[in-house]
Amino acid sequence: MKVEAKLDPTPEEIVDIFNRALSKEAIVNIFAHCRVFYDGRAKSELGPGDRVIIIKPDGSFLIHQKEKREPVNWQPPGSSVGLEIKDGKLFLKSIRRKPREILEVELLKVYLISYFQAEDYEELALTGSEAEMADLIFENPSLIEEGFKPLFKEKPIKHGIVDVLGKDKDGNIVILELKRRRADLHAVSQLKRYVEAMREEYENVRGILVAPSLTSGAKKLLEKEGLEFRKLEPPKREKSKRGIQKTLFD
Amino acid sequence: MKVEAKLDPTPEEIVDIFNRALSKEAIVNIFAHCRVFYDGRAKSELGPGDRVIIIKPDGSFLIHQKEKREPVNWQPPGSSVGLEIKDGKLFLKSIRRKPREILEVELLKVYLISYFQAEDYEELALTGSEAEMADLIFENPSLIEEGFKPLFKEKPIKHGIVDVLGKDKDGNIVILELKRRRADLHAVSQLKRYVEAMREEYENVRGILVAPSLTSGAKKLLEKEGLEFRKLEPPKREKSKRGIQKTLFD
DNA sequence: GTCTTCATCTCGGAA
DNA sequence: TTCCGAGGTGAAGAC
Repeated sequence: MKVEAKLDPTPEEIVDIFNRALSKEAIVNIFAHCRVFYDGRAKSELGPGDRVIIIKPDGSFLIHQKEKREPVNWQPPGSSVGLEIKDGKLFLKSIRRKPREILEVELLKVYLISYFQAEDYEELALTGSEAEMADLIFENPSLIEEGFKPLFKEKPIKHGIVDVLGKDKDGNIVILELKRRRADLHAVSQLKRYVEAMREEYENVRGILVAPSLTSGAKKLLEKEGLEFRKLEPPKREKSKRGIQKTLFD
Repeated sequence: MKVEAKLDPTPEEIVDIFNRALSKEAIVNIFAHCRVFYDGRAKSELGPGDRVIIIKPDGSFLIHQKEKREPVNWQPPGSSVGLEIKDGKLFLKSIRRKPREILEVELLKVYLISYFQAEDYEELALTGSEAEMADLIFENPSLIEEGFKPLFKEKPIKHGIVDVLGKDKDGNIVILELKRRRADLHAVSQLKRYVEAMREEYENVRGILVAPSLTSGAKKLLEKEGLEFRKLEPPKREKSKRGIQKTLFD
């Protein structure tokens, strides 16, 4: 069976279905009234309430409250899960090694337990990333300025990795820091770090922040530091499989 | 009914259960073979496969593949969801305004649809945060060094917000940048930005990075910039409700 | 609303 | 493994 679901299961049925789901490498889904304890990089406690629990075959463990995009508690891929009965109470326990982290869920009442033996061979095709901004600049360097020559992508230097390293028409070294969204103070600090590292070894180093826009604080700091800004939106290209195949037949 | 679940539902049942879930402000949970299209800050496409779909009453929309902690596609809280039939095909559509983003799921086959009218009045009590490191330092300033006097927490300065601002026993201004985990190049750049901003207005400004440890690159940059390091772990305090109440009766 | 920063960030890639 | 930086980052707090 690819999918199974049981409303108001008994403890025996919970154990039974849970084990069957594990053996099938299915995604487990539980609606429960529960308490949650976490200890690891930090430590937390969550009192009784209704939550949705998801356990994936790769060990990922998610506990969702009824609001927010983020799980209230979780365990990352690679964790090991088990279902235990202690003093007649049901506990889901997930353990991660390195760093050692423990997530424990006391199941006070299970409303629904289900599993889904999901088959999925597709990967997300996403466009509009920073990497595509870099590609775009290499294809059309004049988007930065006339005579700009991009030379390196993701170039490791003394204190970090430069997005794009090139030269301008006068032979000055130019460092580009790309941001796919509005650039902030952090982006300026990053660019400044690269420019200062390069200026230790070379003269005439320019730094350009390339982004769709700047925060007010970023603009102030950028100007004070003598760094530059070029407005550029991340491109949305045809990236889907269908799109790629289509062009093959054009 | 607080919970409802239907295996292999017909399109009519899907619409029916979905609408009932919405009216009850329940969490909707769907096991489906589906395709996903997203357009907004970026743009993506995901071919056919089995996924778990969660729609929360606050508008959060999650699509999970069988691996990873992160949803492959999503919509944040505040989005508006709808279920439509086009050309006999079922589509879940979620729209967000500001920024405008559209998430569309073509439901090719629904294995299970369920909802959970979750009641939850509890909030996570977490300890081991950066804020608690700051509290700890204010309670015991000698953790930084003998004679250190912390003066401000989260103090806005020219180009950013300093974690802790204080003075040392010689009257020098001291800027602390706190990190709850191993500090990296970014943390050093951040501290450097604050120190340089303060040095524009004051003399004798020291910068100290306070963290459990440093990356190799962070150590190199920190030393080159004449900044300092103090090892400090984020404290794990008693923060649970039960714990707090317990101390009230002690 | 904008801005700034933290996060049990997660994730991927490279050395 | 550690290090480094992106992310449709999300979320919180301040203004």
